[in-house]
Amino acid sequence: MSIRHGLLALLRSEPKYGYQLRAEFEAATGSTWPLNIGQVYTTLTRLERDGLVRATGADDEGRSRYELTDTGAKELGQWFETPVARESRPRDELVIKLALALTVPGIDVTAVVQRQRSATMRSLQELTRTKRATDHDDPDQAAALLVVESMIFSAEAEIRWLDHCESTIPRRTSRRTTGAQE
Amino acid sequence: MSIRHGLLALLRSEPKYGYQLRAEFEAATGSTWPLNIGQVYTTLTRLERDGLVRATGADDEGRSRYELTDTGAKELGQWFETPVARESRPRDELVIKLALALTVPGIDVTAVVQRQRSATMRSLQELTRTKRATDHDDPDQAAALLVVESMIFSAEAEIRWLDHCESTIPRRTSRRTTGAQE
DNA sequence: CGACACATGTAACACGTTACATGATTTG
DNA sequence: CAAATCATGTAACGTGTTACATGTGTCG
Repeated sequence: MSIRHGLLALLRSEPKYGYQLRAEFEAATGSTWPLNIGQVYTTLTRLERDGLVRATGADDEGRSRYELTDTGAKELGQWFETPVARESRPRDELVIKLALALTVPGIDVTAVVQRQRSATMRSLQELTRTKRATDHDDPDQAAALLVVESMIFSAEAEIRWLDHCESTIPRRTSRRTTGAQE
Repeated sequence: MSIRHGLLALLRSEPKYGYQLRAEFEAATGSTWPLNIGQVYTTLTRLERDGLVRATGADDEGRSRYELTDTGAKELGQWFETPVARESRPRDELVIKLALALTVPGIDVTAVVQRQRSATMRSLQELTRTKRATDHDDPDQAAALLVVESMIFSAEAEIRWLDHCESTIPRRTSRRTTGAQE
């Protein structure tokens, strides 16, 4: 539901049209999660269907804009007021992969961990480069900067977790791998 | 795609049936992400359609089991070999929320951050309780323990990020909020 | 017997993704 | 003029979620 609410948020100040919404969304997130233009339109259609936005006809240049309805404004307010619950987050593929690597017999868990660690380290370096390339004093880049920083924090946490896995796994699987072969 | 591959992984050792797959999936992840039984069947159907699994007829008690095909085994191998890329992960709703709170005028970003921080702190305590309740020496709980620990690492990272946001935001928004009121 | 867990399946719907079609405008 | 960009939309498909229907077995 991130995109639904994201579009609502961008419509808060004034009516906007499709391309503009995509541009502003990507500017805010620093193009970290590119937003397909097709989805902007389908989402706008669904938001209109649900009574959260309303088409305001075309502007001077013939672009069709949408504005928040009262219901939409209320919904947006609730979004900002309500914290994101941990249970509502999508399944983490990496965590599931490692949990199952540990569960099903005959998988070289350590190898999986090490490959992931290398990949995440590379991502982390790339993220650091992106952060350095961001102007820390430009208010227009403030949001994008926060996004990069969040990715950095979470990549660092992932590496810490992977290290923790690597150090505790050999002990835990000893009983299973002894006597079983790939 | 986590569930698709998760089911493939569980089928690696021997043919299994729907309810069994759900039970083992939830055991592996410590019921962190409950798996709807309906989805097990739809996913199995789709996996069969794609040639990754094959129905092996009913077992002694009449339960219909599925087994990996060669294609499925190959696909599973690739899953374990390939690290999870950062770009392939779903959009993080919290990050988008804060980025947009900072972008659109008139939102009290600090309040959003503080509410989220409280909620995440509570989750963290709950997670710690769950971890304490887990037997650290039981191999059957090893995977579930790793899952809880990953949630803890990521909740901690989230709090660190939120603190970082709170300390840097006032500076960044000063130009915008001055003169604008909610 | 009645309630409950086990077991399989289907139908409807949500969101997200991609590809395609179409036209206007801008720019080299 | 041709190509690229802007702009709107649609169609088809994927996974994931929920609710429902149906039947079997078990236990109090």
